Amino acid sequence: MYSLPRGTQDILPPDQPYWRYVQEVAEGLCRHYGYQRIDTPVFEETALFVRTVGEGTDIVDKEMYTFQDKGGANLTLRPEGTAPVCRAYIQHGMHNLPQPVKLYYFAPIFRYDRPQAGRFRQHHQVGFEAIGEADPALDAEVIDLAWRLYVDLGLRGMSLELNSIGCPACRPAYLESLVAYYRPLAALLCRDCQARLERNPLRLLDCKKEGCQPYAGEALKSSEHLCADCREHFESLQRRLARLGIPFHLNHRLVRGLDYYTRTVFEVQPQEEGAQSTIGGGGRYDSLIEQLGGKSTPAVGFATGIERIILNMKRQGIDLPAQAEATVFVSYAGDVAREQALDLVARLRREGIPATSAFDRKSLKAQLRQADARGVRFALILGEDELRDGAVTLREMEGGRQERIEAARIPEELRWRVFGKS
RNA sequence: GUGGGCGUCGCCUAGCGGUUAAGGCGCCAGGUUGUGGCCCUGGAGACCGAGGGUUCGAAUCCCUCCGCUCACCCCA
Repeated sequence: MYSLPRGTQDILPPDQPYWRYVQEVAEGLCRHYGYQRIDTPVFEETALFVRTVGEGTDIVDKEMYTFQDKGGANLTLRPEGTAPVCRAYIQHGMHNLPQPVKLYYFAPIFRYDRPQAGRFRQHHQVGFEAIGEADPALDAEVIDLAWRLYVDLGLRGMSLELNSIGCPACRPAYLESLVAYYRPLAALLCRDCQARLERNPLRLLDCKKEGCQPYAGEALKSSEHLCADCREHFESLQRRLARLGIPFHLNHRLVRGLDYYTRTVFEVQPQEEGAQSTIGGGGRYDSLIEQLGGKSTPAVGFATGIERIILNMKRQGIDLPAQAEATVFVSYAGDVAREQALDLVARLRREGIPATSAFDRKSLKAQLRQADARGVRFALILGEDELRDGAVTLREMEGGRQERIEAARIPEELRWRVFGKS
């Protein structure tokens, strides 16, 4: 027997309403905010991710599904959504469109990780990117959209963590002083942090190890070592968020796991206990497009994990809007009636009325049992009596009232009953 | 990559050295002639994760592997 690959999951019918709901709400909101849908391939050239996400990040170093195709091309299953969108922006000359170009996507994401609660090797993100505008009001818009998404989905207790990690003008100096601060402490740090000190000092700040925490807490804050432009940007963003009424926590230890971020970084975290502390995250990436060979173009974006959204919705007991299926079950008694019943099902479907039937030569009892199990509201019964009279019996399952209806009037009668209109 | 927990019908669970491996849910069928839900009866469905061992005898004890799961790491 085969079972699905580790870290993947089947989304079975009972769970589909959650997915549909999240996608509907997200899609509606994105459009409401003026974002347009984009879909990019499931795999891209490996270099696209290595160059943007960054060597030294976990994603690139150990989590990518990389392979060679039969032509020798080096490809990687998309481990994140932003780089492909930027690639598409450049490739299709979107800088000729009115700026900023605002795009959203739903995409499967692949990372070779050990699976655990809320973490998979294939998961799905809804994300949005606004490319071609540096104004902090755009950062605020993206954050507003992200925040609104959780609110509209009914999630409660979310917290918005916000930080600025500076730009190429001010970050190097900050990193230098950060390293200078940490260097004397090196012997006291965990192994990972000792490596971070050399490879990616910013990440020293979000080490979760108890031994390292105090140092991170005391460390210099990037947001206090910003250049004038970055400081103004950050302050302006905070003012904008305040005007939007979006509550945020300044978190100077927030850095993100991808190298391309500049200035604004943010994460949304659920209050609930559990290992997965992030439900969505994003930030500004003003150097990314240029790094990919486009002309210098500022941008900001956000992505959130659909599985984690659904996980939190379930934890919080959020009910979905009921979606009753209006299906009519056509049952029959006898072989002649069976032929007629199957014809009737086809006719109803053509008339726009959802209809099903049993397929086998089942007893009427078995058919009605099936109708009941499927939770249909109406059953039609077609037997010799009905055939003789050119009619069918319409049975309302709840309550069990039934009446004869002239065959010719069936569609209109059902339309009226099922959909409440004629 | 590192730890902890767990693997018995589709799902949940009992059995913990000798049972035809049990029960509940679900599924299928029947309970008079063409009628669901409740109830009753019957049926299908498990070589007890896999492979080794110990033993007269193993789902039950031991070992190895595999899988799932939670946590670390990292992230969505």
